[in-house]
Amino acid sequence: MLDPRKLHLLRELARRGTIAAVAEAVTFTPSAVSQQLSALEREAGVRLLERTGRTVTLTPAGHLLVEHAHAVLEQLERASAALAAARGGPSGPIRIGAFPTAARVLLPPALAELTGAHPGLVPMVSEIDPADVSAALRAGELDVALVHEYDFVPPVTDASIEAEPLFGEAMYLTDRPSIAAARDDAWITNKPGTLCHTMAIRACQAAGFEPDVRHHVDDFDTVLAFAAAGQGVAIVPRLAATAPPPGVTLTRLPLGRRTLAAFRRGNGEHPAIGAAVAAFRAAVPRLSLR
Amino acid sequence: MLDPRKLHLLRELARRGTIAAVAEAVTFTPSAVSQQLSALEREAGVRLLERTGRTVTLTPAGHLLVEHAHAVLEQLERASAALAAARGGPSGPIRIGAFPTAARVLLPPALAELTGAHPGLVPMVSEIDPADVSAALRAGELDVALVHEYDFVPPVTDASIEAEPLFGEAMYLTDRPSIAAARDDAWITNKPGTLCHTMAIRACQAAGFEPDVRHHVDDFDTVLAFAAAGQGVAIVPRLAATAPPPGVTLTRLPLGRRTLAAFRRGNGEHPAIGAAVAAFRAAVPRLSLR
DNA sequence: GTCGAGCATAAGTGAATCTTAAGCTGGAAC
DNA sequence: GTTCCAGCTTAAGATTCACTTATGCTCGAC
Repeated sequence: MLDPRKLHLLRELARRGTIAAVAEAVTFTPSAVSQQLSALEREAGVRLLERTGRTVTLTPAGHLLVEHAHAVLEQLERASAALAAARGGPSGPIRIGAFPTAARVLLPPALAELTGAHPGLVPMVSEIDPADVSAALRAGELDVALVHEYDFVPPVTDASIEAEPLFGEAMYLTDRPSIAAARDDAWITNKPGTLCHTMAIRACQAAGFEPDVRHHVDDFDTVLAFAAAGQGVAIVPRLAATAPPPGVTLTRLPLGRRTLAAFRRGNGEHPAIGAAVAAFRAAVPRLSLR
Repeated sequence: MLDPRKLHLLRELARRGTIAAVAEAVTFTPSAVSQQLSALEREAGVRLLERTGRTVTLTPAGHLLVEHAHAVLEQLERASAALAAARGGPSGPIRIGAFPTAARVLLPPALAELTGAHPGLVPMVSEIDPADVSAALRAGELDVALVHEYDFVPPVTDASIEAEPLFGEAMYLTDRPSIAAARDDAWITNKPGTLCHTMAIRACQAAGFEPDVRHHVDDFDTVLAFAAAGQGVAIVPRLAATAPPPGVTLTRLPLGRRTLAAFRRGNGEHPAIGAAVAAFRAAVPRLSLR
């Protein structure tokens, strides 16, 4: 019988590309991962990995097995969720990931709602950029995460992750009537590697120029303070712009972002996940989105 | 992560009812099964087994998990089948179960066809009564089996077994114009516990009487020889009655049976299974069914 | 009351799986 | 060309896990 643990390692290899990266993700040594994948290959009776020099790639059979690994692991996830439901109402620890703005605006009321409705639940929150969420979910470091996707940035598609939309919001530009009008300005963006940073670059490229990015700041309050101090322009989401500092004018852009709750596929029936998503949804109307 | 091996044990327990029977089926000691199921319960966090005296029954949560066990094991079966397909054409050993008549009439041409088309295949045949087939399939002792189902006998439904119809045939009665006319005769049936035996009893009950079963004989040629010797009447399928001995007249009954190829659900994509079923099907037209 | 079927627990053994340590390979830097 | 380093594998040892054997418990049958 095929071992789901080995299938999980193969799936991680398909996403991460190197055995060392897989080992790091599951906190094993590369040696252990290599041995397990070799054993999987032996049981499979087909070559799954192509060793070319100091790197490995998946063979067609390997890719085929990865698809089946998704299906197997999803069913196991469903079984675990069903057991959690059988244990009774939502209880126990639930690890929640959230991007900084959501952690500040959405989570406080949502967590109050959540623990109020289900005293047995112990939410544990980690700030995390949406770009890293699917890896953390798959690794089991998180159970559910708040992520967003932008118009210009293709959503991170991952066969093993499911996402449920919560709300959308518009984006705003500081002190200029349009992105094109900010062609020659200094720009303030989030740190490289974050989704927000990618979004800003792409939005400027769509307007026909490369932004002159001078500052990398993740906290939108700080971003707005920089803008107020005349240090540059920035694109901020509605939620981060509820109380702009004096002197900063905001122009609504024809650009939106959507916030979603993401979790491992098959885990949606988990009572704690369901309760968390319900609490997120309940907290949405309290946000000032217009 | 839930262990599919333990899920398999739980599923067997659901079907067999006692830990000892499960142990016997998987050739473990009862102790090992007990320990594994205890471990599964611990991981599940819910009671799965109800210990009442010296017997165990599944709790509702246990039954729930059995349903998920089916799904998980089916996906694993699919993955294995995909790997077998990736290994290339059908090859290696394939264990075939068949009821005696099929072994005699259908298998010779089917096996010739099969090994002719796929020289790498090594078919291994075991005679087995349809009533025992699903257990043998689930236990991995067989890969594919020829079974039949009768009009009066509800087919053995098993969520983990899939069956593909091959052909149907009529049943015949020896030396009497109808079953009702054989009310006071001695009867020859197959051995108790076989599907054919159950069918004969039910057919007589449907005609309003309990048969006076005097002989239990599995081989239909012997059955017909007994009938020719005036030792009783019997119901035989068309395939077993191609050359009735002199003195035996056969009357077609408004009663049929269907022959099917059964295999583990999810295993239908396995190239060897697919080739075997195709060979069975190819051999059907050579049978004298009317 | 005794026996036996059925399950659980304790203790021991062997296999599987991990880590540590060492070696191999190929690309990049110099 | 040489050196270095990233990445994978293999070997050897340690730990954990899963099974067997042995024993005890409980309940129902006789």
